[in-house]
Amino acid sequence: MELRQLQYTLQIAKEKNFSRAAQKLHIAQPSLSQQLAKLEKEIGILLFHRNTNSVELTHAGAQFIEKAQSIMDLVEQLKNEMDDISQLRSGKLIIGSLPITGSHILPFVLPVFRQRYPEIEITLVEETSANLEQLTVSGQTDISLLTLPINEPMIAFQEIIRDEIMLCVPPMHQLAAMQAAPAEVELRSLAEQSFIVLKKGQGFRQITIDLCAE
Amino acid sequence: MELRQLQYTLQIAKEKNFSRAAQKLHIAQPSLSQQLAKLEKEIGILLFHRNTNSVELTHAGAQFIEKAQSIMDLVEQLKNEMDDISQLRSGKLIIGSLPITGSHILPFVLPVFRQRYPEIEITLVEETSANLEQLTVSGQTDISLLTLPINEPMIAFQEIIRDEIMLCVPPMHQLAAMQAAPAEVELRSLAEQSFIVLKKGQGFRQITIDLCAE
DNA sequence: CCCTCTTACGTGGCTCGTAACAATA
DNA sequence: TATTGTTACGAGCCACGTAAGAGGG
Repeated sequence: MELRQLQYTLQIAKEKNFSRAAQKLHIAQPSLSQQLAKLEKEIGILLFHRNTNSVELTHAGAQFIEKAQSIMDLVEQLKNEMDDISQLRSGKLIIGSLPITGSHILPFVLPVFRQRYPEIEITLVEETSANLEQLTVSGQTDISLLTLPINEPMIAFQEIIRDEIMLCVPPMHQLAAMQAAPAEVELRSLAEQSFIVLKKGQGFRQITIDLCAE
Repeated sequence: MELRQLQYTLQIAKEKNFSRAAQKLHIAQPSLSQQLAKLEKEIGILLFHRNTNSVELTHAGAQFIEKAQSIMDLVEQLKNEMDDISQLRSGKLIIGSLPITGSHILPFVLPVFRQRYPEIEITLVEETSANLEQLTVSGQTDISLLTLPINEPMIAFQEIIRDEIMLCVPPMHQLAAMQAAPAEVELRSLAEQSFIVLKKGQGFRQITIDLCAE
């Protein structure tokens, strides 16, 4: 039993006439007869009474087209669904991000995206840079927003924004005097200072350490 | 899109392994790859992520098999239904009968039939012999129980019972005396009697008239 | 005689299998 | 090297079209 045969049978039932049904289906009329005959042989029962000038559903035929129609409807739904997904009108996107990015950048981006693709379901995963790299490589996130540098060679990346790193000190600090005339601070001049750094696995910690290693 | 492809896809999703799925489907593994590739090309989206040692559904694939399963289930139902009908386990039977047959013969037959084929729906049409002939020829009844002779040449028939025709008279009637020693009555001796005959179109009227025509 | 569906038969396309290949553990 | 999925290619089957047949008004 093939979908083609269901479709043909439905068309015959609709037209009650093989020739017209064949025209609608864009096939030759004998081919239609053949396919129906084959189907009837397969299921072992006549679907239509054919008299010279009338084509009528048998009882079995009436039962048949009822289910056949449901099947064809479902197939149609399935095709449309796949179409939506393949044209990115619906789907699922898993975005990995740093907690800070998640709260500073995504709130501006996601609403726009949602409006444009309302059928796409978005899942947000917040992790450290190091973990995000692993999640992205293993496919557990579709894309991730993280900080350079990236160690994992499998990852393709593109720079989005470049940020200045600022040095902050309390008002009493010896460097606070510079605030009146801001200028670049020689890293070397901070060599003796103590810093609070981020936890291991967070990108900014590495950046900080790399900078100070000089 | 073909039912075969749905079935193949479902099997792959079940096994998460092309080779095993191909075995279950009794086809060669490359044929399975081919069909899936063809399907994916048709709908324009990948249904499975294939890594060297894992086969996993994509989001689209998961949506796909859900509907595909419903479709295959419906197809299975359809087949079973047709099977039932073709094996006469279910269906519809329109029986034509004379009112008298309907009340004397069918009450003995139908209960037995119903028990044997509970899924067959029976419709009873009571009509005169002449009308039943027409209904049967035009297919409005599947079979009819009526009285011979049958005028319509298209009808195939089989004799079921043969009945004696009795002559009844009131107690005072001149022929009532014969009741003591019943014997055949010469039709000729009734020539002068008057009869009440049935309406036109009823078989027994014709029989009576034919007999008396001699 | 025209219109209907069926039967007969040859052709092209499609699914299948075998074989060779590629990738990974 | 064993096991996985993919690519290549030839063979048989099947749906199709054309042509001829058959049954009814």
